[in-house]
Amino acid sequence: METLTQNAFRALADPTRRNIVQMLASQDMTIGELTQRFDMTRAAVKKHLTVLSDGGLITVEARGRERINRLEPKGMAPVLDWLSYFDRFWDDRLAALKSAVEGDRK
Amino acid sequence: METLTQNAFRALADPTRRNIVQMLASQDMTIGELTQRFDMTRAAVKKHLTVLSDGGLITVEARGRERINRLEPKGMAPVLDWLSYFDRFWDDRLAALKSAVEGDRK
DNA sequence: TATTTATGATACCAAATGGTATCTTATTAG
DNA sequence: CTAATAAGATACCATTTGGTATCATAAATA
Repeated sequence: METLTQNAFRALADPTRRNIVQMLASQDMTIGELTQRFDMTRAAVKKHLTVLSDGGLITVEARGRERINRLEPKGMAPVLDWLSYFDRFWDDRLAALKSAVEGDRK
Repeated sequence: METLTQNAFRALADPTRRNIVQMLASQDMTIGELTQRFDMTRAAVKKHLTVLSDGGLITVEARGRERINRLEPKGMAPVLDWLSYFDRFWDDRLAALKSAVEGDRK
């Protein structure tokens, strides 16, 4: 079994999947609705959704015969956590803010 | 040709490469030094370094017959930028702080 | 009930990926 | 100059990945 961190990073590695994430950020969608917006089959979109689900980035809610796919904010936590460990390298400014937040939480 | 964003996300998708990034965060290293710390051949490590370089996450400086690999902070910008677009989903608290920063910059 | 409609599941395929082994090149050390 | 050392390049291999086509199932509708 893979870790959530690995599955989340893997999920974000594909441009189609990042696109799906962006689309789901504006509104929840069924597979059918997503497929309309891509030049690929429903089966291909379904596979991408499975990878996103494995990464914990989306959740699926059954509604009648439809499945509503929605963004799962908590799923991004492992990615943000991993990246924040390097804030001092990636972006000093953001690092300062983050440490300020950590302080607030105590 | 792929975009920097795509290459950066792809580079981070592999656990060995994220490991390399963590190692290079503590100190610059040659391929030989990195290879000692992994259970794989130098050629395999070299391939990972090429992917990291394509993603703009590391730079290589020739020194004699050695090549010093070091972390390139700027390379993470496309990833952070893409993620920050979704701050309001991933982490409302962080989003608030970020927007405060954006305000400061004006 | 019969038939659409929305989705899931599976088998299959080409290309990309992560790895090895091997050979070459360039620099440092005896 | 000759060895040894550090690294690059390439061919090759098994597995994964992103896609299709096809078939099965469940729910809404005529």
